[in-house]
Amino acid sequence: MHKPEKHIIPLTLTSLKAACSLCNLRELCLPFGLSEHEVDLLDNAVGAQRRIKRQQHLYRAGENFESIYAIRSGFFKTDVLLEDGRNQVTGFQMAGEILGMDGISGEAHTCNAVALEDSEVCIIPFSQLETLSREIKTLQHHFHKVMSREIVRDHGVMMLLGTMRAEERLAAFLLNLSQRFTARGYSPAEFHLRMTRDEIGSYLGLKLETVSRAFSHFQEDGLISVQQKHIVILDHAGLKDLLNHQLG
Amino acid sequence: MHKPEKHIIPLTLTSLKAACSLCNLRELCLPFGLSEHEVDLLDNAVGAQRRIKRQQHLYRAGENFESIYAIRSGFFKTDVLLEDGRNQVTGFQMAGEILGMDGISGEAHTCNAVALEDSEVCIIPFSQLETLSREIKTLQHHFHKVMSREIVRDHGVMMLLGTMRAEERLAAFLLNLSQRFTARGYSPAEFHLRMTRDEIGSYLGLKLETVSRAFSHFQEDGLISVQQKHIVILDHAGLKDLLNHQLG
DNA sequence: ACCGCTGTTTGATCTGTGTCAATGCGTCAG
DNA sequence: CTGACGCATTGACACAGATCAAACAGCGGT
Repeated sequence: MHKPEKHIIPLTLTSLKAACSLCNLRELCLPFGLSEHEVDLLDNAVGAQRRIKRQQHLYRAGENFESIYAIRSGFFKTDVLLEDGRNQVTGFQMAGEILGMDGISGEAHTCNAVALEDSEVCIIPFSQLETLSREIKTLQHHFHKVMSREIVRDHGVMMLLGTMRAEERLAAFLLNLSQRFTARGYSPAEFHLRMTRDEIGSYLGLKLETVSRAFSHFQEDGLISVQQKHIVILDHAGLKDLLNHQLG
Repeated sequence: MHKPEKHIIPLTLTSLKAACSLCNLRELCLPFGLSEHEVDLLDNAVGAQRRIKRQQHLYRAGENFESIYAIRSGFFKTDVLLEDGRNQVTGFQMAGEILGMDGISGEAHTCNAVALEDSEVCIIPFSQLETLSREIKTLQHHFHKVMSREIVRDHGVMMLLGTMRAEERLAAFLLNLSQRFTARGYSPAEFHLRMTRDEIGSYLGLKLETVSRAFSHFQEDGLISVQQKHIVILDHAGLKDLLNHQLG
């Protein structure tokens, strides 16, 4: 066992059984579509929860893969590192989203997952998830959908990196965040960025200065209001226009 | 049923039962790691094969998702289209690789798959694959690995698009092709590109002129020899240096 | 309240890649 | 054999975004 056991909070039997059933992320997370009985079975498979403090790693590239993680609360980034030191943020994840699926293919994680604010995750031992998937058709199918969604998301990012210009990328990024916050019951127009300009830039394939300038430009045009990490989207449609209206 | 039935070749019982068991791609494709008996079960699930002529679509974005496809022979590209007409190649696939997993998440395909040369695929109805996965643990796990590998591959492309310069991207591209041809028993150093400069450029987030110039430059430096689509890698290590030695 | 650190903004300049344009090569049809 | 078409190469120039640099804001610690 190389896994450090610190930060793992074993649950009492009661809270364990209640984990998924009582979670308000049911509709976003793995239990989606399961019957009450099936959620109970999943509850038993979910071993424990773990708290990750801001700037701490949930896992690192190269570490042994054993579990995937469902984010219960908080905010993460994942990044990959090249031998020469260059690294790139591959995604930002929020409550209800699943982390760690990159590790399935090679029995080791291929990227780092870092908490951008104090967070909590549910640990889902992967072998148990597979066992349960063989018994619960709905869970099996839903898990496949989750993995597939990750592939589709990645294609979107590839599109963004491959064909879009700096301000289009940032507009796409803001709209995507807005949409995901909305799905979680937060304001679609006003939110707090958990990541730095540098991390946004890394994700979007831009330098931090370019990100900063694009923010300022959006603000001048009345599309958004920025104050450091506090964002208000003033003109949702205007941002969308920036994306598609590129042709004429 | 919206699926056009043309181009589907129903197999005789004998060839059907023999499909995976006799296929020389077993070790690269879905049957990897299965026992003889399990491969027989998979054979029964694989419904039919289909021939796709050069430039024809295997599926299109928006089409109903029913099956994934294992490439038996040939070469494909997948691409996504934005509303404004911009499109991007998201990958090139060769024998033994699986196509169509993007469709699982939303019950419809999210990209186009086009044959770049006359090709043959095995049609794997997805619901049957899920049924079989519930019975064969090895198959289930291997399928999860295949999906995960796709996610990891996508991260690699994101890295490439986000942090690498034109010539690094092309070097990475050539080395990746070389490695995949090698795994299939072809020459690691000499191969025929199935795609145009424009398609390479689209995949790498570059314009075709930039791709062409990078090829010429590699040739001047004695790293490769190019004649249209015929490539010979003369200095494998030199190409690798281009990738990592970026730092100093 | 002040210091020091980290992250952000803004400006000036540089450069890699895109854009536009012309030419060249190969293949297929007639 | 010849013309036409698709694809590739090469050159000249433009520009988006990178790089370098300086100043500034916010925040935690003492």
